[in-house]
Amino acid sequence: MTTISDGEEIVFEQPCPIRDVLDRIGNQWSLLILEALAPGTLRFNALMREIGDISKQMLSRTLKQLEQDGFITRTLYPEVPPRVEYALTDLGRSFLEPMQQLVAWAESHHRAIVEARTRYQANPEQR
Amino acid sequence: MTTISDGEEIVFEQPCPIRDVLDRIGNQWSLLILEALAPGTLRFNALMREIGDISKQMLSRTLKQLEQDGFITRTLYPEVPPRVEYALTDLGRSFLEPMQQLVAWAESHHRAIVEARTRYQANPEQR
DNA sequence: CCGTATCCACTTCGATACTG
DNA sequence: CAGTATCGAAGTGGATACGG
Repeated sequence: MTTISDGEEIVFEQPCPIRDVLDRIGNQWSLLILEALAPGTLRFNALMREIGDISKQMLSRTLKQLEQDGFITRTLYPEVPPRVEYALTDLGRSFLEPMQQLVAWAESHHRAIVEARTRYQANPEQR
Repeated sequence: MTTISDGEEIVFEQPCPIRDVLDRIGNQWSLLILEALAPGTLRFNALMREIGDISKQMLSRTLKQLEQDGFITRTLYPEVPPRVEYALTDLGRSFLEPMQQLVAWAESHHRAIVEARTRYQANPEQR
């Protein structure tokens, strides 16, 4: 498993592809960022607004990860004030499809899950 | 996630379905357990052996979550020694499909991701 | 055999203040 | 505008010992 302390050296040592990929994109922020970038390029603060309740620290960290893993590109325009644009790469776009399948599943089965939880709580039998 | 509607009343929304679902099954253990149960019913220790490097505490916790969310069933046979069998529910099985799409994506793009990381480390330009 | 309880190390995340 | 540095709070996961 990899650790991501700020800017420190990062060691890759993950034999299992599924674990490796899911460690990175399995968290809510990565998915939400990729979704936000699906329609097109966005700037840092635009992403903040789009996602809503992410701190800029988490946004910054997660963007760096996604860039590092090749899901997005970061383009700096050396203007004043600076402008930075984030966009999906081909790899990032290719990930959108399985991801949206998952999102669709989540949406259509969310009610069933909530109901299962309610049932579980209602029946504290031999637990 | 909280939203502030006009005025100052704070509304606690039902969590976003995607976040809700991903918080539960987004971790490696849940996915690995569901994969392990895909071929059929398994007992606790069989699951331990199948997954390999999970502690029984994490296995126990994650199984309980999955049961609570309706992905799996837990059947206790009151024998001596006790026997407990875990199996997928219909909901759990229905999740297998989008999940395996994701797994397939992870496997076929893992190399590209690793290469992207290598490139990133090799080019510490304006970072 | 199938767990739970307890304790502890390690991460992760958010808030805040600061920089170019 | 687009971040980074620092700090503390909260969460997560493992090891171990014990219970049914």
